[in-house]
Amino acid sequence: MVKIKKATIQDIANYAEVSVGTIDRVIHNRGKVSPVKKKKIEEAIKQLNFNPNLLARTLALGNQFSICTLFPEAVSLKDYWSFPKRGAEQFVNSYRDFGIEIDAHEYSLFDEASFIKQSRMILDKNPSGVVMAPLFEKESIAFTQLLDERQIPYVFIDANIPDQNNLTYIGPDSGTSGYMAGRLMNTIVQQNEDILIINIAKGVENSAHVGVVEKGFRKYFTQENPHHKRQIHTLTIPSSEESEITRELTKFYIKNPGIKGVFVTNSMAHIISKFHEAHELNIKMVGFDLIEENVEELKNGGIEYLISQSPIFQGKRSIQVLFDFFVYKKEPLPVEYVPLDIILKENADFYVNANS
Amino acid sequence: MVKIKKATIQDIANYAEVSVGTIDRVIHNRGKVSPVKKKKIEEAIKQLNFNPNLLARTLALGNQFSICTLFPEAVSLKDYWSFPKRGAEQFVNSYRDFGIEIDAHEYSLFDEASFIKQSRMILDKNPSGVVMAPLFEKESIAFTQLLDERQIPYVFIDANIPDQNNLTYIGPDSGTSGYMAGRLMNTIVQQNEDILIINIAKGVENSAHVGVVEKGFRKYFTQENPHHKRQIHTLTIPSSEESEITRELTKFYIKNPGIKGVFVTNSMAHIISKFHEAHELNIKMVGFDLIEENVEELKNGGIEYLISQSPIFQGKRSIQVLFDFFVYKKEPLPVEYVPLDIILKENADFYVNANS
DNA sequence: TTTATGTTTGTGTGCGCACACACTATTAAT
DNA sequence: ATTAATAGTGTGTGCGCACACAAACATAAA
Repeated sequence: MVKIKKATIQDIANYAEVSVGTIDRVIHNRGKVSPVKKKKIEEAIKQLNFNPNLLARTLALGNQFSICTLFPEAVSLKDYWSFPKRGAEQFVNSYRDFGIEIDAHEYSLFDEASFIKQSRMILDKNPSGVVMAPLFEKESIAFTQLLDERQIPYVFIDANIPDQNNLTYIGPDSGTSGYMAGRLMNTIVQQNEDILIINIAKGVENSAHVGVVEKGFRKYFTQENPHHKRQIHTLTIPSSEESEITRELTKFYIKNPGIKGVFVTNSMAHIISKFHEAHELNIKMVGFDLIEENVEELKNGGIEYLISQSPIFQGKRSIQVLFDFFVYKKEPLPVEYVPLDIILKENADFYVNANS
Repeated sequence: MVKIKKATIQDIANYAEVSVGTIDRVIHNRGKVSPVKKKKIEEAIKQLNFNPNLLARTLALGNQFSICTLFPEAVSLKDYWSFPKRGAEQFVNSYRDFGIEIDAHEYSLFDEASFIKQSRMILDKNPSGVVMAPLFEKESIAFTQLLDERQIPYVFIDANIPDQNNLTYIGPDSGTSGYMAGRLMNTIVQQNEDILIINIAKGVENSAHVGVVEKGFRKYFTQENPHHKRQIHTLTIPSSEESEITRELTKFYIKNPGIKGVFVTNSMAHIISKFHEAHELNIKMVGFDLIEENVEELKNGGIEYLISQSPIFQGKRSIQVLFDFFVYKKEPLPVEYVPLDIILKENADFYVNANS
């Protein structure tokens, strides 16, 4: 096979009849080059289709990029937030020799103070860039202001906050994900059967994201049938403790016995599903995220559909965007929506083992 | 931020009190090293957590890998096979400086001779590795035997042939994809309504793949309801010409007026969908692949579900596997199934623009 | 002892690039 | 006319590694 040798700066130098030093000046336009030679060199670069060898460049420069991540905590590999983390690590493993390293920070979804504490620690480390999941809006905005001051670029994943100076947002289109959940729900409950939306989180009022999801869900039903008579309830449970959830759920179902479908707006669907089984309730469910407990419920029929928002990809891509920004000076798009995967019993395994 | 400097061979040399040449001999075990020093060096490598810098190594070695692809032809960017091709190109673009290059070859799905011709051309080029979609089984096996003789590693994508010496298969689990199509079909047609499976391809008997898909589809219905009374027909059309398809379809529908659901086993669902519209037939459809024409039909309601088998990812991953095999000597798994994406009107756009 | 034959170890060069530095030609200021 | 400043150019070194080669040392044969 014919090997195509790529042109090097030396080739350019020969072609343009100058030395490599001058080539270097033109490439990095550090001035002091006569217009004649400059034109000649630019011509040569075009003619020989020169592209600097990134390996050699990286090796010569020897600079390092440190990126801090700030995600909700992932106690075990089963937790949702272990996936973005894994994605980020994947990228770094492939590009370690390019001088990237990440430093993972975690906060509790039920403790705003932990977010503040971790964000301070990140600032102390003065990283080259930051990737964060801004699930506490107020605290996140305070943090981004400090990052702006120090000119540290940052990327949002999983949830977006508008009007910030984030380099980009990488994550789901929240409205559409809710809408899609509505459509899927519609294939499994009958006309006029009642539906329940469940939010499990502290301080939902501090998160626009959850509201948008619910709105999308409701939109499907009104759009599909503007005069539908079915009831769509909402229940918010400000705790992830099973006892608390059980209490709230029991209370609600006694008051509203007609519920036939439940949509859970985060990855906690499995808890509700187990409650249904324990109480022999025949209620169909749609939930989010391909975590192990949810897959289990999917397989035993407690959950009908899961919507996955490419969590590994989000993590991987967020680091990649920063890398491209640092190395190639590439400006990303302000928003990059990720695929919303619909998961059934049948295709769950393909996603569990997939890396993208 | 504290920058962690990676250990270099020079560091190892200092630590073990030998020269870098000796380190080199140990790393590549090219022998002739006294046991004493060898142990000392291995100790040093462990202590300093040494990993060779891949950039420097690649730069120093300067070797090139050429990979030939052999896919069905993609006339335009809308064609299915433009996606794997694009995926392969994507990978090469990211890793060009590592010395990879690809040489794309295409054959016609309706002409076995073109496959043979292209495979000969590939052999003449003596590539480092080959990625192929072995859709003509007989001809593919003949080709792989020649590749085996020359010890050129090859990867299958999109369709698998068992008992070959391919490095790996990257593509869908055909049986499951059919089964999933069955399940989706079941959510859109009523009990006891008749269903039609359509194969559009020449020489289906020369492709085990299609048979497996159909079997999976049928399996869903017998498994769900062993004694169902609905009819599931199969229609094979050995041409992709619209006139031919129209004729066959008309003939069939006149004979079998009760059909309410159609499953197309390849990416040609859009053609059938247009036929239905033109003849005002209210028939629900499930098809494969997120090509532009299918998406159009999806959006106007002619197709209900599309199943996508990560075509870009297949292309990207196949090159990556060969790359890892050449550079890191990493042996891949014999089979790597890709995610089967379920596409609705709502999430189609996210996939169309996604790269994985 | 000398020479031949291994065995083990160190040195030098280049991969393609970035960057510090040295050098020459030109022009402006003294 | 001499010095000083400056625009324009070339050279040398190092990034971390692979590999060819030279050197040092040991041992066996003549």
